[in-house]
Amino acid sequence: MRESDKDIIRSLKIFSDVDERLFETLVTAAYAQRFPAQVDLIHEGESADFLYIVLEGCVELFASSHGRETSMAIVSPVSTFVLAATVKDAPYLMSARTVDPSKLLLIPSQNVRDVFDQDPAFARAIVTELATCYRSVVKSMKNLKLRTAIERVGNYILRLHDKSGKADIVELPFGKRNLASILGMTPENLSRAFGALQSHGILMDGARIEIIDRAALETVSKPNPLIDDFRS
Amino acid sequence: MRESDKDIIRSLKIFSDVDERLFETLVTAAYAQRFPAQVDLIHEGESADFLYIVLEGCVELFASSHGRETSMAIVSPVSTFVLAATVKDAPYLMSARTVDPSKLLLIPSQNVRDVFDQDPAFARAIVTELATCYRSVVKSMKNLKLRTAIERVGNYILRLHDKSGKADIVELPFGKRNLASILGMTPENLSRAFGALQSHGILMDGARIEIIDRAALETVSKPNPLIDDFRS
DNA sequence: TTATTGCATTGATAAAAATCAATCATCGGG
DNA sequence: CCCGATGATTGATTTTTATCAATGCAATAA
Repeated sequence: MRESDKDIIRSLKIFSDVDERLFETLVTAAYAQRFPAQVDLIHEGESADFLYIVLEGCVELFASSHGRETSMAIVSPVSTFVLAATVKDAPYLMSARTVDPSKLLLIPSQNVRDVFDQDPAFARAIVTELATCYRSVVKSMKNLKLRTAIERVGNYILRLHDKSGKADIVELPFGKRNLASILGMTPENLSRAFGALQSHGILMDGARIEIIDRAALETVSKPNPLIDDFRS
Repeated sequence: MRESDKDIIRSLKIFSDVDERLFETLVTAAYAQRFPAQVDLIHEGESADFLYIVLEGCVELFASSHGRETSMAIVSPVSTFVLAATVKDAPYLMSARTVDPSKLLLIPSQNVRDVFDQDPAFARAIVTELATCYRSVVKSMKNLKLRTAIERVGNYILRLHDKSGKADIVELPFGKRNLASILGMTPENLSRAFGALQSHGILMDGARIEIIDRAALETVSKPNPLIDDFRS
């Protein structure tokens, strides 16, 4: 582990208040590694040997059953994944692969559990991170169960618009195939949804979306902070 | 708080290893209360003043948006709900109401957070419980995204069969209306799914289901431990 | 440049699920 | 005992979504 990496890790919210000595044990056991795009990292069912933290790039969490596959989430910096499996020492419920070239931090699960028990600040950081993950899945589930495909797409665009600081033009951060799966629909249907939304305040141009009339987009999407707000 | 209640609470896994003095502060601040069936307990968007623990009965977690409503989960003894909101001191993402007459323990969120910071055993218990909740939502989401309506119903029956110790006849633990919403379909569709499954190893009789040919039911349901296993 | 490849789009069709409407139980109260 | 309410079922229909098939389009490598 390079010193520069160590400093970056130390500055992460999850480690910032950890006792110096315990931080050393974590960092010594951990390693930061770069991966190309589209590399399989873990497979559901495997035992949770490591906790992962995305430092750069982004990672897709997905799941399969009897030949079907679906994206569950895209993890971007700086967030963890497979934290629950690490905490419980249980098998992963999701597989993971890089979307873009990525830099990840891998910490052996046993060390995470050890330091959790010894350092209240770390325990607090871990439980907060896990609570954030939980709430994020709950929101995804509400999104899926309470909304139609078009509403999901509309709200996704609204969120992009918010994150961009209400720029006139926003860009999809990853391919439409992935996005469709995240939003619980087929690529064909996503395409049609984008098409349909063009009469409701947007203009599509490949991966770029011009927001022409946000109010119209909101009317059709019915945004709800208890589903869409990426804070809280 | 009655002494008998206190003993019951002390025996819960979440409290069993907590320091005696801190347990006292938690229990003093908490109160156990009985509620009739179909009583609203909390509403999404409210601030998380209490952590809830279901001691008896059962509670439905549900969510709404623009006039639609869906069940997210049924919580039965002994489990918590709204733990993530408590940890983060954030608004509830789900509403809750009793299904059956229920006995609940309410602990002020502030006390939960305080004791979390002071007692590693409690911290460990809380994070494990939260990890269990997280994994449970992930499994629900996989269930929804990877399976058809009939498969979801089939696997639900298989799980009931497992929990009953493979009894010949299993009984639905709550109304079909609730079940339909949990499984992400309309009551009408649930009815038809039950009907369709009768040619695949089951026999319906109101809320009772006779399991005639489990293998046939499995063939059509394609169970998957990483979705259905209620342990892990 | 031109193939090649992978993704995105579009149209036609099929399947799945929701909705609407009516009927049928079941259960508790008068 | 019947009555009314609630929930479940069934059938007909519409809507939504997925699937299948064909085409287009852009990036890449020969």
